[in-house]
Amino acid sequence: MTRNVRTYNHFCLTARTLELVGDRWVLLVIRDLLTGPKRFTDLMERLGGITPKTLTQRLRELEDAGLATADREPGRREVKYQLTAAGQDLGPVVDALSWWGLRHAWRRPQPGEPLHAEHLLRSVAQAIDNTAGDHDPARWLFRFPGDDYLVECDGDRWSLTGTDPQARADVTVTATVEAFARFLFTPPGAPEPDIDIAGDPTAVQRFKHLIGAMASVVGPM
Amino acid sequence: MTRNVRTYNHFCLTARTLELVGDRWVLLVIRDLLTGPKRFTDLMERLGGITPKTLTQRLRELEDAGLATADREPGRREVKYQLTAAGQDLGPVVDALSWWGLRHAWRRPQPGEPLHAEHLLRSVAQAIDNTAGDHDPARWLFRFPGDDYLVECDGDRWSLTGTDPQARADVTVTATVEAFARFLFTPPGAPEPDIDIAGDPTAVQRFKHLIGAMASVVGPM
DNA sequence: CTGGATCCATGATGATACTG
DNA sequence: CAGTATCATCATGGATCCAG
Repeated sequence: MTRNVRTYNHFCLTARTLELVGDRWVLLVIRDLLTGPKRFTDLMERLGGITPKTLTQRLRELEDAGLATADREPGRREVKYQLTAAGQDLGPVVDALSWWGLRHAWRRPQPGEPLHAEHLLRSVAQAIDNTAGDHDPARWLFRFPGDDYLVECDGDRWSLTGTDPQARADVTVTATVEAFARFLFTPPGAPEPDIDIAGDPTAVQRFKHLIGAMASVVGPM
Repeated sequence: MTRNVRTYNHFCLTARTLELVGDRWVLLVIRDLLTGPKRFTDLMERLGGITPKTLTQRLRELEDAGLATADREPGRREVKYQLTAAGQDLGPVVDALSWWGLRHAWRRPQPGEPLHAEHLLRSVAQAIDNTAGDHDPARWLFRFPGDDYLVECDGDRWSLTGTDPQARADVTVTATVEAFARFLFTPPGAPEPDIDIAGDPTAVQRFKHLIGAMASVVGPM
């Protein structure tokens, strides 16, 4: 395997970091590992379009750089990749890119653009975190076919986390990914088909209000 | 010219942003434009290693994306490139990369690694901003052969800015880039050759203290 | 089935030289 | 000064195949 070792040779922290995470796909692999350990095929699915060759190469580079580790337990087929502490520290980089995108590069889903729950919810958490003044604690559980996610506010920041089975949520949303995407762009008061929003009425109202505020900020999606 | 149009096709703000600024060299061009307008050859010099062909292509892409503009005045050979407001909003992305690099990817200058004043001072500003508790206002003017820079704290954040001719600095440092780099790693109290540090004694002492604190945090450079 | 590896095509980047 | 032109190389994509 030809390992990528291109450098910039600048005495500069930004350049040095980009030598490690600047290659195509790398920050997207990290984005998807930020919500918890994933298997090779989990990553393939989320990173729609990456080839197995490139994903393998990127994962080996992340291991070499000390940003991720591979859990290969004997007797188990699955290989679980997860971020090291240094890898998790790249969260602010991913968030900074996302926040810029929300302000300057947002656009409607393109025709044929696959929709992944994790990416959609990350955008939602990002938008609420940066545009709403409301940072009171909250726990929203999303139950999509196949996997669950938690969007929560710890009193300071809104973020997307993997599911904690112990979690008790204020609001539980059950829907398909497509139905939830449609809901995001449903005007307030309109009927909300194919989506179930359960929880304390006050919490549900707050949920709808924050989603509505987000949609209005983001503009003409 | 073959224009780069590779996309990720994810419905994701991070991926969308990386489609615009994720290509090799792009964020480094932005890094160097963040301190003010630059000419083609200014950028060539700072981006040591980039080829003119690639730089031309990147600048055209930045123009197409609305991140930079080219000032071509008739009768003048010089072309000045500068960031748009959207381009300047990428500052936090560059800073996030830099801050991660300070914690996880720092290393001594490699043999033969060119040293540029702007990159060196950006690292200094980054390190002080993130590691020192001192965020009182300050203005440090650096006079290097060829160009001047201002490292300042506005009461909240330390940053590197282009030179404002009106600026009245607390501390004025006159040296070569190499002498200043040596000074950074000089133990406190040791002689400081080939560097002139002028200003109010209190301000100079604060300057030396913050530089010393930075060097100790950054570790075994 | 998961987690890759292999082969080939193409396009992006690099090196060097040259020009309006 | 601000790029082009040409050629070489390397990274990535697409498709297919394979071993546990």
